[in-house]
Amino acid sequence: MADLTDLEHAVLGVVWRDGPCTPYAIRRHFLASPSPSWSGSAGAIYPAVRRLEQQNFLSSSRTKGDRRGARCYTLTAAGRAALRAWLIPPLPPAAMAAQPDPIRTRLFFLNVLASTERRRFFSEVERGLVERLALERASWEAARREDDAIETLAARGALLQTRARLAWLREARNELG
Amino acid sequence: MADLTDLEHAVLGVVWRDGPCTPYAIRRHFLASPSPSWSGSAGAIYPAVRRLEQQNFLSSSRTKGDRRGARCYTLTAAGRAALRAWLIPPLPPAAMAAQPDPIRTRLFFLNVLASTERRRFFSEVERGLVERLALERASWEAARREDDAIETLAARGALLQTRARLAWLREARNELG
DNA sequence: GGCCGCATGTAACACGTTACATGATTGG
DNA sequence: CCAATCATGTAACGTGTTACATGCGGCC
Repeated sequence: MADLTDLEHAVLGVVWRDGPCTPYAIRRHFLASPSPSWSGSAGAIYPAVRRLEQQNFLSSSRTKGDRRGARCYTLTAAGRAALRAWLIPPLPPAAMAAQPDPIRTRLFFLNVLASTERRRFFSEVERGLVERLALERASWEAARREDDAIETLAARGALLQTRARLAWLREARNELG
Repeated sequence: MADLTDLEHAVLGVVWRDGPCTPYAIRRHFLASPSPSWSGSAGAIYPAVRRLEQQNFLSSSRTKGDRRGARCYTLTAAGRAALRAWLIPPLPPAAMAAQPDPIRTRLFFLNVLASTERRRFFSEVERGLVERLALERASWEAARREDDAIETLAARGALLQTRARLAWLREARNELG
């Protein structure tokens, strides 16, 4: 009855959305995600699915006509309840708090670099973020064209995050540059 | 000669900044951080410090007059080089990419909730983020008053991130609400 | 029939977390 | 002087990662 991780909850969510499905179908969802929180590695998904079945959040039946005995997973009532509980506020404080940012982490120690190098740091990272921004804008617009409301919003979230990081980086450059 | 983690690099950074110091002094830095990427748990710091010493990025000497034989750690030339290499572009792609966001992750599955519950989700999460924003603005201003340029910028980064999340959440509410 | 990609796993590993153990120091 | 806190670790654990192994199916 241990608490589920976000990955496990997301697996429940995928099974909820894509109906009864095989572990690989779940994997593909993570593998295809344009803003991935997880790699979707087999070593994460298959064990997660098994844990969820053991805790009765998923139930499985053999896929008919599959010699390998591949299993098809369905969300149980308990699984649905767990998924809902994950979504219903209050969210855990860690979910609300500012998330770690590798660039911010680095900034703490930027003074190890000489001022020339620091300037280079700012311009290179800025360049990288601008590039990212373009990619994210593209995948946002792609999702929009496909009328996928959820995917559009997710992409939009990533886009706004990157935009904020870029704005922040520029402030930092003006401050320290 | 394995690649160092971000935590290990940050440890090098702390030793660089705070001069020769004990593991506990390093720990305190992480424990006190207002926007923590790591808990600063002993079980993370002490092993990291040992690994860094074994790889010759840190060197230690006994603290004089300490009966426990507590060790004082100094950055070696190799350690300084590793720290610089971590900071000098190009940064790894994962550092530039959009970072995971637990709220965004949840949004993917928001349709499990009925529309009343969805509205409640948006208003509660919005309330939470507004609260966070106030906290972060406060700690930003505190850092500013103390004239700590780096801490100010870090706090500013967290602030802008939360602001972006909030703006995004409101867009999402208008879209799905 | 042979090859290649799909699908289903498993194994070893790394790293950070919580919880625990223990000695030193300090405050009341 | 006793308790609480500081300081230094260690142990067990969970979870996700990469890399590997293997069997099936379709294609040429």
